[in-house]
Amino acid sequence: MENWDEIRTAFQVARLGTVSGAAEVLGVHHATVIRHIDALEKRLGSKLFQRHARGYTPTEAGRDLLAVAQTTEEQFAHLASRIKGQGETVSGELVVTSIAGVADLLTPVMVSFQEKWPDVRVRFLTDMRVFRLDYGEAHVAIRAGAGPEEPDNVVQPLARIRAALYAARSYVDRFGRPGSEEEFPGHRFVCSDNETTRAPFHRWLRATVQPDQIAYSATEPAALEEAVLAGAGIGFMSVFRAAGNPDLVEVLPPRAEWESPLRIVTHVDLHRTRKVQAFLVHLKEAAKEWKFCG
Amino acid sequence: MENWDEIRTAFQVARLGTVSGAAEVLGVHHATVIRHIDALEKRLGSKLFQRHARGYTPTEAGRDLLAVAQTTEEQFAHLASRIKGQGETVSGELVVTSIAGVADLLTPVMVSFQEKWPDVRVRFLTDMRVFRLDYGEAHVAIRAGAGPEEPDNVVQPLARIRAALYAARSYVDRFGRPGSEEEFPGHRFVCSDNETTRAPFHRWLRATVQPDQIAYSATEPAALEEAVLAGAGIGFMSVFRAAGNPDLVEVLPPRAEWESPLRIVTHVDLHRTRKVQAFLVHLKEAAKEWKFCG
DNA sequence: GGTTTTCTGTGCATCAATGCACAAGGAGGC
DNA sequence: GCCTCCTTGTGCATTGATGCACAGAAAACC
Repeated sequence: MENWDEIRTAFQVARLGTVSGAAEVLGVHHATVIRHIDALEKRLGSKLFQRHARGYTPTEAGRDLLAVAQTTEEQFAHLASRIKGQGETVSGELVVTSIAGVADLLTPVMVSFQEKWPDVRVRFLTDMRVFRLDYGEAHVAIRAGAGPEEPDNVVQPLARIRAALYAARSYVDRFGRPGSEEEFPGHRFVCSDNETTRAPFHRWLRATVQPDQIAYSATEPAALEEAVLAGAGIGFMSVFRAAGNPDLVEVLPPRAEWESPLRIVTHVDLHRTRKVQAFLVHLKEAAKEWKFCG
Repeated sequence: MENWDEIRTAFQVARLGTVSGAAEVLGVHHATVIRHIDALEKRLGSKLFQRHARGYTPTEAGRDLLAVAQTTEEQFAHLASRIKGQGETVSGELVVTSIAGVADLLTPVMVSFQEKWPDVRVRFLTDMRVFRLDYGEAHVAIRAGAGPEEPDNVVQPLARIRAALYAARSYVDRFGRPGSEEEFPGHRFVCSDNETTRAPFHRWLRATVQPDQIAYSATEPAALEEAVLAGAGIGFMSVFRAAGNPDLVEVLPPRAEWESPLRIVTHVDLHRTRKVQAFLVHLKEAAKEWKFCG
């Protein structure tokens, strides 16, 4: 049953009873309609219509086709209105991805977004691998640093994550708290194991302290935070994660050079939709309220 | 939502994930597939797919289309198999039409046909107006006499209905029973009111008796039979209707010149189908068993 | 890292589907 | 009974869709 257009033509003929009427509705010449019917009947091997001077009367097979195509047309009409509408409505899925480090910053934003637009189902994906927007894996990605500029992606700055040097209270009790960089010698530090990390504070730390002062390193950011909290050494944490934790002591206050920019990345095709725009507005509005951000 | 073929193309792309794969399945060039998708998206005003080097990933709208078109394809496949099969199977409706006069001759034939092919729903239509086969009003028509030869209709002789002159016993008791045509003067007759009737016995009667001898006339054949039974006069009846009726007395035995031929008429398009052929075979077989027919 | 494969995308030539004009035939109205 | 309108049906010209060839890019594989 290839060639769905011929079925649509036959449907209109069965519905209206005449070739001429179907041709007018379909916006084609009546000769085209006749040829479609002839081709369809030839392929099916049985007559769909009784031809006579007043028009075409559907046979039993033609009435069967009429019923099936009727529902098909309705289904397609509903589909079209759904698709046409969904670019302009805020509903359906919204897939957001980000690095795990800012998950607790974003979660309340997305919860309130979902409350504001109840028709939206929010999916928040965090994973080690970078989700690819051009594969349609997510509508919006929250990325850190100045990553590669891919074409077809529109990038907007969101906020600057402020970071500071912290130590666990247990560490301070054992080794003291250096008041400034001059007092770093003899202290132990926690740093990313990835030499090519783009995080500016980790690059600063590697450049500032001796390699043997890095007592603990890990690839996973969450593991680094755990290490600092466990007293393994002095390490960087984002201010918003450290704030309000009584077990942490601030060693050095945040500096502008340690800040890492947070970018919003969307695919150009999806960027224009109302759903994505609504989320971007909501996200930027929420980011203004973020404390601990530059 | 015009152009169902483009929906079918988009369906295959959504199903397979690549333009090339869809093109192969559809048996067209991949450029055609791309153009179909582009046209469909442009008309819908929103993207159905995310394009990338590995293929096309359906968006939410594309997945919606996939689901709708999936069921459509299945529906069309079922439709096609039904239509292809129904020309070769004996099932569905069988619409038979005839003059009312032979209804009680045909009814047992059609009942046994329905018992032989339980999937067939028989519709037996009798009406004053002649049903038109070329309008698809019936599959098979049983007609009397040598009616107009319409093109596209295949005509086959079925049987010859024998007719004889009868009178009600009540009539004979009052007026006697003429032994031959010579004794007709003084008797009363029942005849069709239609001067142009094609029934040969009515033409014979009008030519044989005086006009004022026709005491009762009617257009409806059934009314004529009722009149004869009620004793209004001597009249023609088909042998099969009169037989076994103790209230009727045969006035003159059947003659060949009074016989009217019964024809089977079918439309040429439907004549070839197994369903109609099966009925024709069944009908002719039953007609062989008909007594009282020439 | 280089090579191969696979996929998309586009300009150009071709072909088939479409539109047009006209014929024929039946139905309905005056 | 004649005329008119509406319908189907077909040969021919045209246009629009299709196929082809090639480019380019990304992924996979050795």
